[in-house]
Amino acid sequence: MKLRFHNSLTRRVEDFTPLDPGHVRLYVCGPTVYDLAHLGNARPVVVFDVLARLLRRIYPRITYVRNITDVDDKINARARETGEPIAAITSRTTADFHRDMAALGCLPPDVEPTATGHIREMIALIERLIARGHAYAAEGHVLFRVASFPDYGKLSGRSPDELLAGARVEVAAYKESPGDFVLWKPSDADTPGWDSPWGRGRPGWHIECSAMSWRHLGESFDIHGGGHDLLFPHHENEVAQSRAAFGTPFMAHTWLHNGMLLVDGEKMSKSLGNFLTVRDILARGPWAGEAFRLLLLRTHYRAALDFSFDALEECKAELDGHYAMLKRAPEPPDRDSPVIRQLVDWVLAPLADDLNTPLALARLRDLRTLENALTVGGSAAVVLSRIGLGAEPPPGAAATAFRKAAEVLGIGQGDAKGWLQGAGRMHEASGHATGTGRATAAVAATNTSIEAAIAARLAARAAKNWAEADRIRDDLKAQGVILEDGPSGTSWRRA
RNA sequence: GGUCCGGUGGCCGAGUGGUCAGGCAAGGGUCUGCAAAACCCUCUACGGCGGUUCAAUUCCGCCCCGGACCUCCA
Repeated sequence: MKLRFHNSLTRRVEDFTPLDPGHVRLYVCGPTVYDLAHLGNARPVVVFDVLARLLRRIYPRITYVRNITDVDDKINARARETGEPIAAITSRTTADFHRDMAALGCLPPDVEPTATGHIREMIALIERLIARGHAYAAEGHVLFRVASFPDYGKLSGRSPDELLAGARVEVAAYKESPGDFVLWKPSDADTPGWDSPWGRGRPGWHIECSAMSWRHLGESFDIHGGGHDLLFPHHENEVAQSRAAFGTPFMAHTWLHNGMLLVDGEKMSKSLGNFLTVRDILARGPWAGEAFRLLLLRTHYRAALDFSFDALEECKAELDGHYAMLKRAPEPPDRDSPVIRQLVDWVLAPLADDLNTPLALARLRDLRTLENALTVGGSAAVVLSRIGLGAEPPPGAAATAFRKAAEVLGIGQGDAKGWLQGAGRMHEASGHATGTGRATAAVAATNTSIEAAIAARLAARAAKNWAEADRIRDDLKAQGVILEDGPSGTSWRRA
Protein backbone atom coordinates (compact mmCIF):
# COMPACT_ATOMS: atom_id res chain seq x y z
CA MET A 1 0.00 0.00 0.00
CA LYS A 2 1.65 3.18 -1.23
CA LEU A 3 0.78 6.24 0.81
CA ARG A 4 0.35 9.78 -0.50
CA PHE A 5 -0.05 12.91 1.58
CA HIS A 6 -0.66 16.57 1.02
CA ASN A 7 2.57 18.08 2.32
CA SER A 8 2.12 21.61 3.65
CA LEU A 9 5.78 22.24 2.96
CA THR A 10 5.40 21.77 -0.79
CA ARG A 11 1.64 22.41 -0.95
CA ARG A 12 1.27 19.31 -3.07
CA VAL A 13 0.19 15.73 -2.70
CA GLU A 14 3.34 13.60 -2.66
CA ASP A 15 4.25 9.95 -2.45
CA PHE A 16 5.33 9.09 1.06
CA THR A 17 8.71 7.43 1.43
CA PRO A 18 9.93 6.81 4.98
CA LEU A 19 13.39 8.13 5.78
CA ASP A 20 14.01 4.74 7.38
CA PRO A 21 11.71 2.07 5.90
CA GLY A 22 12.09 0.05 9.08
CA HIS A 23 11.01 2.84 11.41
CA VAL A 24 8.53 5.61 10.67
CA ARG A 25 8.64 8.58 13.03
CA LEU A 26 5.64 10.82 13.66
CA TYR A 27 5.28 13.92 15.84
CA VAL A 28 2.02 15.69 16.61
CA CYS A 29 1.56 18.81 18.69
CA GLY A 30 -0.40 17.94 21.82
CA PRO A 31 -2.46 20.01 24.23
CA THR A 32 -1.53 22.79 26.59
CA VAL A 33 -3.00 21.45 29.81
CA TYR A 34 -4.83 24.30 31.47
CA ASP A 35 -8.44 23.49 30.60
CA LEU A 36 -10.71 20.73 29.31
CA ALA A 37 -10.22 19.74 25.68
CA HIS A 38 -12.73 21.32 23.33
CA LEU A 39 -14.06 19.85 20.10
CA GLY A 40 -11.42 21.57 18.03
CA ASN A 41 -8.66 20.11 20.16
CA ALA A 42 -10.06 16.65 19.52
CA ARG A 43 -9.85 16.82 15.74
CA PRO A 44 -6.06 16.42 15.30
CA VAL A 45 -5.98 13.75 17.99
CA VAL A 46 -8.56 11.64 16.14
CA VAL A 47 -7.16 12.35 12.68
CA PHE A 48 -3.61 11.47 13.62
CA ASP A 49 -4.81 8.47 15.59
CA VAL A 50 -6.14 7.11 12.30
CA LEU A 51 -2.86 7.98 10.61
CA ALA A 52 -0.88 6.16 13.31
CA ARG A 53 -3.14 3.09 13.00
CA LEU A 54 -2.67 3.13 9.23
CA LEU A 55 1.10 3.47 9.48
CA ARG A 56 1.26 0.63 12.00
CA ARG A 57 -0.58 -1.59 9.57
CA ILE A 58 1.95 -0.94 6.85
CA TYR A 59 5.35 -0.45 8.46
CA PRO A 60 7.22 -2.75 10.83
CA ARG A 61 7.79 -0.06 13.43
CA ILE A 62 6.45 3.41 14.05
CA THR A 63 7.10 5.85 16.86
CA TYR A 64 4.27 8.26 17.45
CA VAL A 65 5.16 11.16 19.76
CA ARG A 66 2.57 13.59 21.05
CA ASN A 67 3.63 16.06 23.69
CA ILE A 68 1.97 17.58 26.72
CA THR A 69 2.65 21.27 27.13
CA ASP A 70 2.70 21.76 30.89
CA VAL A 71 4.58 25.01 31.11
CA ASP A 72 2.87 27.98 29.54
CA ASP A 73 1.71 31.45 30.48
CA LYS A 74 -1.93 30.42 30.05
CA ILE A 75 -1.37 27.82 32.77
CA ASN A 76 0.28 30.44 34.97
CA ALA A 77 -2.61 32.79 34.40
CA ARG A 78 -5.13 30.09 35.28
CA ALA A 79 -3.29 29.35 38.52
CA ARG A 80 -3.33 33.02 39.46
CA GLU A 81 -7.06 33.28 38.72
CA THR A 82 -8.14 30.20 40.62
CA GLY A 83 -5.45 29.85 43.23
CA GLU A 84 -5.00 26.20 42.32
CA PRO A 85 -1.34 25.07 42.26
CA ILE A 86 0.12 24.73 38.79
CA ALA A 87 1.07 21.09 39.25
CA ALA A 88 -2.52 20.31 40.27
CA ILE A 89 -3.92 22.05 37.20
CA THR A 90 -1.59 20.31 34.77
CA SER A 91 -1.89 16.82 36.23
CA ARG A 92 -5.67 17.00 36.50
CA THR A 93 -6.04 18.43 33.00
CA THR A 94 -3.70 15.81 31.58
CA ALA A 95 -5.77 13.06 33.18
CA ASP A 96 -8.96 14.66 31.81
CA PHE A 97 -7.40 14.82 28.37
CA HIS A 98 -6.46 11.14 28.49
CA ARG A 99 -9.95 10.11 29.53
CA ASP A 100 -11.61 12.27 26.89
CA MET A 101 -9.40 11.02 24.09
CA ALA A 102 -9.87 7.41 25.17
CA ALA A 103 -13.62 8.01 25.03
CA LEU A 104 -13.13 9.09 21.42
CA GLY A 105 -11.45 5.77 20.70
CA CYS A 106 -7.93 7.19 20.42
CA LEU A 107 -5.02 4.96 21.28
CA PRO A 108 -2.26 6.57 23.34
CA PRO A 109 0.84 7.68 21.43
CA ASP A 110 4.02 5.67 21.85
CA VAL A 111 5.71 8.51 23.71
CA GLU A 112 3.98 11.38 25.47
CA PRO A 113 6.75 13.70 26.64
CA THR A 114 6.11 16.70 28.85
CA ALA A 115 7.72 20.06 28.31
CA THR A 116 8.83 20.28 31.93
CA GLY A 117 10.58 16.95 31.53
CA HIS A 118 12.72 18.34 28.71
CA ILE A 119 14.04 21.64 30.05
CA ARG A 120 17.59 20.31 29.82
CA GLU A 121 17.17 19.50 26.12
CA MET A 122 15.69 22.92 25.50
CA ILE A 123 18.63 24.65 27.17
CA ALA A 124 21.06 22.52 25.17
CA LEU A 125 19.26 23.44 21.98
CA ILE A 126 19.27 27.14 22.81
CA GLU A 127 23.00 27.05 23.64
CA ARG A 128 23.60 25.40 20.33
CA LEU A 129 21.63 28.10 18.52
CA ILE A 130 23.59 30.85 20.27
CA ALA A 131 26.89 29.15 19.43
CA ARG A 132 25.91 29.01 15.79
CA GLY A 133 24.86 32.64 15.68
CA HIS A 134 21.14 31.87 15.31
CA ALA A 135 20.15 33.23 18.70
CA TYR A 136 21.15 35.97 21.12
CA ALA A 137 20.62 36.77 24.77
CA ALA A 138 19.22 40.14 25.77
CA GLU A 139 17.86 41.33 29.11
CA GLY A 140 17.37 37.80 30.45
CA HIS A 141 15.66 36.70 27.24
CA VAL A 142 17.07 34.58 24.49
CA LEU A 143 15.69 35.27 21.02
CA PHE A 144 15.91 33.49 17.72
CA ARG A 145 17.60 35.64 15.09
CA VAL A 146 15.23 35.19 12.15
CA ALA A 147 17.58 37.05 9.80
CA SER A 148 20.17 34.29 10.31
CA PHE A 149 17.92 31.64 8.78
CA PRO A 150 17.26 32.32 5.07
CA ASP A 151 14.56 29.65 4.75
CA TYR A 152 12.40 31.31 7.40
CA GLY A 153 8.86 31.53 6.05
CA LYS A 154 9.22 28.64 3.64
CA LEU A 155 6.80 26.34 5.46
CA SER A 156 4.02 28.88 5.87
CA GLY A 157 4.64 30.45 2.46
CA ARG A 158 5.55 33.87 3.70
CA SER A 159 8.53 36.07 3.13
CA PRO A 160 10.23 37.59 6.18
CA ASP A 161 9.39 41.03 4.81
CA GLU A 162 5.70 40.25 4.76
CA LEU A 163 5.93 38.97 8.27
CA LEU A 164 7.45 42.19 9.47
CA ALA A 165 4.88 44.23 7.62
CA GLY A 166 2.09 42.16 9.11
CA ALA A 167 3.39 42.14 12.67
CA ARG A 168 0.65 43.52 14.84
CA VAL A 169 2.20 43.28 18.24
CA GLU A 170 4.31 45.76 20.04
CA VAL A 171 7.93 45.08 19.44
CA ALA A 172 9.99 44.62 22.57
CA ALA A 173 13.01 46.88 22.82
CA TYR A 174 15.43 43.99 23.34
CA LYS A 175 14.66 42.47 19.96
CA GLU A 176 17.15 43.00 17.16
CA SER A 177 14.33 42.60 14.71
CA PRO A 178 10.54 42.53 15.19
CA GLY A 179 10.25 39.00 13.77
CA ASP A 180 12.65 37.49 16.28
CA PHE A 181 10.87 35.18 18.69
CA VAL A 182 11.49 34.11 22.26
CA LEU A 183 13.36 30.91 23.08
CA TRP A 184 13.77 31.65 26.77
CA LYS A 185 12.34 34.31 29.03
CA PRO A 186 12.96 35.34 32.61
CA SER A 187 10.62 34.29 35.42
CA ASP A 188 9.92 36.31 38.52
CA ALA A 189 9.70 34.72 41.95
CA ASP A 190 6.01 33.85 41.57
CA THR A 191 6.38 32.23 38.16
CA PRO A 192 7.72 28.74 37.44
CA GLY A 193 11.36 28.91 36.39
CA TRP A 194 14.47 26.87 35.91
CA ASP A 195 18.10 27.83 36.31
CA SER A 196 19.80 28.46 33.01
CA PRO A 197 22.91 30.19 31.64
CA TRP A 198 20.67 33.26 31.17
CA GLY A 199 19.29 33.28 34.68
CA ARG A 200 16.17 31.75 36.19
CA GLY A 201 13.55 31.53 33.50
CA ARG A 202 11.20 29.44 31.41
CA PRO A 203 11.06 28.33 27.80
CA GLY A 204 9.21 30.08 24.99
CA TRP A 205 6.41 28.15 23.38
CA HIS A 206 8.08 26.84 20.24
CA ILE A 207 11.34 25.47 21.61
CA GLU A 208 9.70 22.58 23.45
CA CYS A 209 8.57 20.83 20.29
CA SER A 210 12.03 21.15 18.76
CA ALA A 211 13.53 19.71 21.93
CA MET A 212 11.09 16.85 22.39
CA SER A 213 11.05 15.76 18.76
CA TRP A 214 14.86 15.85 18.76
CA ARG A 215 15.07 13.77 21.91
CA HIS A 216 12.54 11.13 20.85
CA LEU A 217 12.72 11.12 17.05
CA GLY A 218 16.07 12.65 16.11
CA GLU A 219 17.20 15.71 14.23
CA SER A 220 14.94 14.94 11.27
CA PHE A 221 11.88 12.72 11.10
CA ASP A 222 9.08 11.69 8.76
CA ILE A 223 5.83 13.41 9.63
CA HIS A 224 4.85 16.37 11.76
CA GLY A 225 1.17 17.01 12.30
CA GLY A 226 -1.01 19.59 13.97
CA GLY A 227 -3.84 22.04 13.49
CA HIS A 228 -3.65 24.38 10.55
CA ASP A 229 -3.61 27.37 12.87
CA LEU A 230 -0.24 26.17 14.15
CA LEU A 231 1.36 26.48 10.74
CA PHE A 232 2.43 30.00 11.57
CA PRO A 233 4.13 30.92 13.75
CA HIS A 234 4.49 27.72 15.77
CA HIS A 235 5.62 25.28 13.11
CA GLU A 236 7.56 27.86 11.15
CA ASN A 237 9.52 28.62 14.31
CA GLU A 238 10.02 24.96 15.14
CA VAL A 239 11.52 24.43 11.72
CA ALA A 240 13.82 27.42 12.11
CA GLN A 241 15.01 26.26 15.53
CA SER A 242 15.61 22.63 14.61
CA ARG A 243 17.18 23.20 11.22
CA ALA A 244 19.37 26.06 12.43
CA ALA A 245 20.52 24.04 15.42
CA PHE A 246 21.35 20.90 13.48
CA GLY A 247 22.15 22.28 10.04
CA THR A 248 19.65 19.89 8.48
CA PRO A 249 17.78 20.42 5.20
CA PHE A 250 14.44 19.76 6.86
CA MET A 251 12.94 19.11 10.29
CA ALA A 252 10.04 16.90 9.29
CA HIS A 253 9.89 15.64 5.73
CA THR A 254 6.10 15.80 5.55
CA TRP A 255 3.91 18.37 7.29
CA LEU A 256 0.25 17.55 7.79
CA HIS A 257 -2.27 20.14 8.94
CA ASN A 258 -5.87 19.46 9.81
CA GLY A 259 -8.56 22.02 9.02
CA MET A 260 -10.41 23.94 11.67
CA LEU A 261 -13.55 22.78 13.40
CA LEU A 262 -16.20 25.47 13.17
CA VAL A 263 -19.38 26.17 15.04
CA ASP A 264 -21.91 28.37 13.27
CA GLY A 265 -19.32 28.97 10.58
CA GLU A 266 -16.68 30.30 12.95
CA LYS A 267 -13.59 28.64 14.27
CA MET A 268 -14.13 27.06 17.65
CA SER A 269 -11.51 28.47 19.96
CA LYS A 270 -10.95 29.23 23.57
CA SER A 271 -10.04 32.82 22.82
CA LEU A 272 -13.37 33.32 21.04
CA GLY A 273 -15.23 31.57 23.84
CA ASN A 274 -17.48 29.72 21.39
CA PHE A 275 -16.30 26.27 22.31
CA LEU A 276 -17.95 23.06 23.42
CA THR A 277 -15.83 20.66 25.40
CA VAL A 278 -15.47 17.00 24.60
CA ARG A 279 -17.16 16.47 27.98
CA ASP A 280 -20.23 18.31 26.71
CA ILE A 281 -20.46 15.79 23.89
CA LEU A 282 -19.78 12.73 26.03
CA ALA A 283 -22.55 13.79 28.41
CA ARG A 284 -25.06 13.00 25.68
CA GLY A 285 -24.66 9.32 26.29
CA PRO A 286 -22.28 6.40 25.94
CA TRP A 287 -22.77 6.47 22.18
CA ALA A 288 -21.56 10.05 21.85
CA GLY A 289 -17.81 9.46 21.85
CA GLU A 290 -17.90 7.09 18.92
CA ALA A 291 -20.51 9.18 17.12
CA PHE A 292 -18.32 12.26 17.46
CA ARG A 293 -15.33 10.32 16.18
CA LEU A 294 -17.38 9.31 13.14
CA LEU A 295 -18.44 12.93 12.69
CA LEU A 296 -14.82 14.03 12.62
CA LEU A 297 -13.84 11.31 10.18
CA ARG A 298 -16.63 11.78 7.69
CA THR A 299 -15.09 15.09 6.64
CA HIS A 300 -11.66 15.07 5.00
CA TYR A 301 -9.08 16.14 7.55
CA ARG A 302 -7.90 19.20 5.61
CA ALA A 303 -11.36 20.67 5.08
CA ALA A 304 -13.14 22.91 7.56
CA LEU A 305 -15.83 21.08 9.52
CA ASP A 306 -18.90 22.87 10.82
CA PHE A 307 -20.09 21.10 13.96
CA SER A 308 -23.75 20.64 14.80
CA PHE A 309 -25.69 18.41 17.14
CA ASP A 310 -27.91 17.38 14.24
CA ALA A 311 -24.83 15.98 12.53
CA LEU A 312 -23.87 14.19 15.75
CA GLU A 313 -27.32 12.56 15.90
CA GLU A 314 -26.98 11.52 12.27
CA CYS A 315 -23.70 9.82 13.08
CA LYS A 316 -25.33 8.05 15.99
CA ALA A 317 -28.04 6.75 13.67
CA GLU A 318 -25.43 5.57 11.20
CA LEU A 319 -23.62 3.63 13.91
CA ASP A 320 -26.96 2.13 15.00
CA GLY A 321 -27.31 0.74 11.49
CA HIS A 322 -23.77 -0.59 11.46
CA TYR A 323 -24.14 -2.35 14.76
CA ALA A 324 -27.52 -3.76 13.76
CA MET A 325 -25.83 -5.35 10.75
CA LEU A 326 -22.98 -6.69 12.85
CA LYS A 327 -25.42 -8.10 15.37
CA ARG A 328 -27.34 -10.22 12.90
CA ALA A 329 -24.43 -11.27 10.68
CA PRO A 330 -23.30 -14.89 11.14
CA GLU A 331 -19.74 -16.08 11.57
CA PRO A 332 -18.17 -16.60 8.15
CA PRO A 333 -16.72 -20.04 7.34
CA ASP A 334 -13.22 -18.54 7.36
CA ARG A 335 -12.40 -15.28 9.15
CA ASP A 336 -9.21 -14.80 7.16
CA SER A 337 -10.33 -15.78 3.68
CA PRO A 338 -8.92 -14.10 0.56
CA VAL A 339 -12.25 -12.39 -0.14
CA ILE A 340 -12.30 -10.86 3.35
CA ARG A 341 -8.78 -9.58 2.85
CA GLN A 342 -9.83 -8.16 -0.50
CA LEU A 343 -12.80 -6.36 1.05
CA VAL A 344 -10.66 -4.91 3.83
CA ASP A 345 -8.11 -3.64 1.34
CA TRP A 346 -10.84 -2.14 -0.79
CA VAL A 347 -12.24 -0.17 2.15
CA LEU A 348 -8.84 1.02 3.34
CA ALA A 349 -7.39 1.94 -0.06
CA PRO A 350 -8.72 5.53 0.11
CA LEU A 351 -6.80 6.10 3.34
CA ALA A 352 -3.57 5.72 1.38
CA ASP A 353 -4.62 8.70 -0.72
CA ASP A 354 -4.09 11.57 1.70
CA LEU A 355 -6.20 9.94 4.40
CA ASN A 356 -9.49 10.01 2.53
CA THR A 357 -11.62 8.89 5.46
CA PRO A 358 -14.97 9.99 3.94
CA LEU A 359 -14.50 7.64 1.01
CA ALA A 360 -13.34 4.81 3.26
CA LEU A 361 -16.48 5.34 5.36
CA ALA A 362 -18.64 5.23 2.24
CA ARG A 363 -17.07 1.89 1.36
CA LEU A 364 -17.69 0.66 4.87
CA ARG A 365 -21.37 1.43 4.29
CA ASP A 366 -21.19 -0.61 1.11
CA LEU A 367 -19.91 -3.53 3.14
CA ARG A 368 -22.92 -3.14 5.40
CA THR A 369 -25.26 -3.08 2.42
CA LEU A 370 -23.55 -6.16 1.04
CA GLU A 371 -23.82 -8.06 4.31
CA ASN A 372 -27.47 -7.11 4.72
CA ALA A 373 -28.19 -8.26 1.19
CA LEU A 374 -26.60 -11.62 1.85
CA THR A 375 -28.01 -12.27 5.32
CA VAL A 376 -31.39 -10.55 5.25
CA GLY A 377 -32.12 -10.57 1.57
CA GLY A 378 -31.74 -8.14 -1.26
CA SER A 379 -29.63 -7.59 -4.29
CA ALA A 380 -25.89 -7.41 -3.85
CA ALA A 381 -25.25 -6.77 -7.53
CA VAL A 382 -24.70 -3.00 -7.35
CA VAL A 383 -22.29 -3.21 -4.46
CA LEU A 384 -20.48 -6.21 -5.89
CA SER A 385 -19.81 -4.41 -9.13
CA ARG A 386 -18.59 -1.34 -7.25
CA ILE A 387 -16.19 -3.49 -5.28
CA GLY A 388 -15.19 -5.45 -8.36
CA LEU A 389 -16.21 -8.82 -6.97
CA GLY A 390 -17.45 -11.42 -9.44
CA ALA A 391 -19.14 -13.70 -6.93
CA GLU A 392 -21.07 -13.23 -3.71
CA PRO A 393 -18.97 -13.82 -0.59
CA PRO A 394 -20.42 -16.16 2.04
CA PRO A 395 -22.71 -14.63 4.70
CA GLY A 396 -20.68 -13.05 7.47
CA ALA A 397 -17.68 -12.29 5.28
CA ALA A 398 -18.60 -8.66 4.64
CA ALA A 399 -19.38 -8.13 8.33
CA THR A 400 -16.03 -9.59 9.32
CA ALA A 401 -14.27 -7.40 6.77
CA PHE A 402 -16.25 -4.46 8.13
CA ARG A 403 -14.92 -5.05 11.64
CA LYS A 404 -11.36 -5.42 10.44
CA ALA A 405 -11.37 -2.36 8.21
CA ALA A 406 -13.27 -0.23 10.72
CA GLU A 407 -10.60 -0.94 13.30
CA VAL A 408 -8.20 1.31 11.40
CA LEU A 409 -10.79 4.08 11.63
CA GLY A 410 -11.38 3.27 15.27
CA ILE A 411 -15.12 2.75 14.96
CA GLY A 412 -17.48 -0.23 15.01
CA GLN A 413 -15.38 -2.21 17.46
CA GLY A 414 -17.89 -2.33 20.30
CA ASP A 415 -20.25 -5.11 21.28
CA ALA A 416 -23.18 -4.79 18.89
CA LYS A 417 -25.89 -5.83 21.33
CA GLY A 418 -24.41 -3.61 24.02
CA TRP A 419 -24.42 -0.66 21.66
CA LEU A 420 -28.01 -1.17 20.53
CA GLN A 421 -29.42 -1.84 23.98
CA GLY A 422 -27.47 1.00 25.53
CA ALA A 423 -25.49 -0.81 28.21
CA GLY A 424 -24.31 1.69 30.78
CA ARG A 425 -26.41 4.41 29.27
CA MET A 426 -28.38 5.22 32.39
CA HIS A 427 -25.29 5.62 34.47
CA GLU A 428 -23.45 7.73 31.95
CA ALA A 429 -26.35 9.91 31.05
CA SER A 430 -27.77 10.55 34.49
CA GLY A 431 -27.38 14.01 35.86
CA HIS A 432 -26.91 15.63 32.48
CA ALA A 433 -29.46 17.57 30.54
CA THR A 434 -29.09 16.05 27.11
CA GLY A 435 -31.90 17.86 25.42
CA THR A 436 -32.66 14.76 23.39
CA GLY A 437 -34.94 12.95 25.78
CA ARG A 438 -32.76 9.87 25.54
CA ALA A 439 -31.52 9.97 29.10
CA THR A 440 -35.00 10.18 30.57
CA ALA A 441 -36.19 7.37 28.36
CA ALA A 442 -33.27 5.22 29.40
CA VAL A 443 -33.97 5.78 33.04
CA ALA A 444 -37.59 4.73 32.61
CA ALA A 445 -36.96 1.22 31.31
CA THR A 446 -34.60 -1.42 32.63
CA ASN A 447 -33.51 -4.40 30.60
CA THR A 448 -35.51 -6.82 32.76
CA SER A 449 -38.71 -4.77 32.54
CA ILE A 450 -38.26 -4.64 28.78
CA GLU A 451 -37.82 -8.40 28.51
CA ALA A 452 -40.94 -8.89 30.65
CA ALA A 453 -42.96 -6.53 28.47
CA ILE A 454 -41.80 -8.34 25.35
CA ALA A 455 -42.90 -11.67 26.82
CA ALA A 456 -46.31 -10.20 27.64
CA ARG A 457 -46.62 -8.84 24.12
CA LEU A 458 -45.64 -12.18 22.66
CA ALA A 459 -48.47 -13.82 24.60
CA ALA A 460 -50.91 -11.17 23.38
CA ARG A 461 -49.77 -11.74 19.82
CA ALA A 462 -50.18 -15.48 20.16
CA ALA A 463 -53.77 -14.81 21.24
CA LYS A 464 -54.11 -12.44 18.28
CA ASN A 465 -54.83 -9.67 20.74
CA TRP A 466 -53.34 -7.04 18.45
CA ALA A 467 -54.64 -4.09 20.46
CA GLU A 468 -52.82 -5.27 23.58
CA ALA A 469 -49.68 -6.16 21.64
CA ASP A 470 -49.60 -2.70 20.05
CA ARG A 471 -50.27 -1.03 23.37
CA ILE A 472 -47.23 -2.71 24.88
CA ARG A 473 -45.09 -1.78 21.89
CA ASP A 474 -46.25 1.86 22.01
CA ASP A 475 -45.65 1.94 25.73
CA LEU A 476 -42.06 0.77 25.25
CA LYS A 477 -41.57 3.22 22.41
CA ALA A 478 -42.58 6.04 24.71
CA GLN A 479 -39.75 4.87 26.94
CA GLY A 480 -37.30 4.97 24.05
CA VAL A 481 -37.32 1.26 23.30
CA ILE A 482 -37.92 0.06 19.77
CA LEU A 483 -39.08 -3.49 19.05
CA GLU A 484 -38.27 -5.39 15.89
CA ASP A 485 -40.10 -8.61 15.06
CA GLY A 486 -38.04 -10.97 12.99
CA PRO A 487 -38.09 -14.59 11.89
CA SER A 488 -36.06 -15.56 14.94
CA GLY A 489 -38.16 -13.66 17.45
CA THR A 490 -38.45 -10.12 18.75
CA SER A 491 -35.34 -8.02 19.36
CA TRP A 492 -35.14 -4.59 20.89
CA ARG A 493 -32.89 -1.56 20.92
CA ARG A 494 -32.89 1.87 22.45
CA ALA A 495 -33.62 4.85 20.22
C1' G B 1 -4.12 44.93 3.16
C1' G B 2 -0.91 40.20 2.44
C1' U B 3 -0.75 34.72 2.20
C1' C B 4 -3.38 30.22 1.88
C1' C B 5 -7.66 26.86 1.58
C1' G B 6 -12.54 26.06 -0.03
C1' G B 7 -17.63 26.82 -2.78
C1' U B 8 -20.95 19.81 -5.46
C1' G B 9 -28.40 18.13 -5.41
C1' G B 10 -33.21 19.95 0.65
C1' C B 11 -28.76 18.74 4.13
C1' C B 12 -23.87 16.23 4.80
C1' G B 13 -20.02 14.66 1.65
C1' A B 14 -16.36 11.82 -2.14
C1' G B 15 -14.71 12.05 -7.03
C1' U B 16 -13.82 12.74 -12.23
C1' G B 17 -11.85 15.92 -19.12
C1' G B 18 -16.87 12.23 -21.97
C1' U B 19 -20.72 5.75 -18.53
C1' C B 20 -22.77 5.10 -10.78
C1' A B 21 -20.18 8.14 -5.54
C1' G B 22 -22.28 7.31 -0.82
C1' G B 23 -25.25 8.81 3.41
C1' C B 24 -29.35 11.57 5.66
C1' A B 25 -34.07 13.65 4.65
C1' A B 26 -38.44 13.10 1.32
C1' G B 27 -41.85 10.14 -1.82
C1' G B 28 -43.31 5.19 -3.66
C1' G B 29 -42.94 -0.18 -3.13
C1' U B 30 -41.73 -5.45 -1.13
C1' C B 31 -42.07 -7.86 3.58
C1' U B 32 -45.21 -7.63 8.16
C1' G B 33 -51.54 -8.88 11.83
C1' C B 34 -49.92 -3.58 11.96
C1' A B 35 -45.21 -1.64 12.66
C1' A B 36 -39.92 -1.53 12.95
C1' A B 37 -35.68 -3.32 10.54
C1' A B 38 -33.91 -4.92 5.93
C1' C B 39 -34.35 -4.72 0.74
C1' C B 40 -36.02 -2.32 -4.13
C1' C B 41 -37.35 2.22 -6.88
C1' U B 42 -37.58 7.73 -7.42
C1' C B 43 -35.09 12.62 -6.44
C1' U B 44 -29.07 13.85 -11.37
C1' A B 45 -25.93 18.64 -8.58
C1' C B 46 -21.15 20.69 -9.24
C1' G B 47 -20.75 29.66 -7.15
C1' G B 48 -20.63 33.45 -11.67
C1' C B 49 -18.41 35.01 -16.37
C1' G B 50 -14.94 34.07 -20.06
C1' G B 51 -11.02 30.80 -22.29
C1' U B 52 -8.67 25.96 -23.93
C1' U B 53 -11.01 21.39 -25.96
C1' C B 54 -14.69 17.34 -30.35
C1' A B 55 -16.18 17.39 -25.04
C1' A B 56 -15.31 21.15 -18.58
C1' U B 57 -18.31 20.11 -12.54
C1' U B 58 -13.10 18.51 -13.56
C1' C B 59 -7.73 22.43 -16.85
C1' C B 60 -6.62 28.09 -17.25
C1' G B 61 -7.99 33.39 -16.20
C1' C B 62 -10.99 36.95 -13.86
C1' C B 63 -14.92 37.91 -10.44
C1' C B 64 -18.26 36.85 -6.26
C1' C B 65 -18.92 34.35 -1.58
C1' G B 66 -17.11 31.64 2.85
C1' G B 67 -13.15 30.19 6.10
C1' A B 68 -8.04 30.10 8.18
C1' C B 69 -3.37 32.48 9.22
C1' C B 70 -0.54 37.27 9.57
C1' U B 71 3.63 36.23 16.59
C1' C B 72 -2.83 33.35 22.28
C1' C B 73 -4.97 29.23 19.28
C1' A B 74 -5.81 22.15 17.40
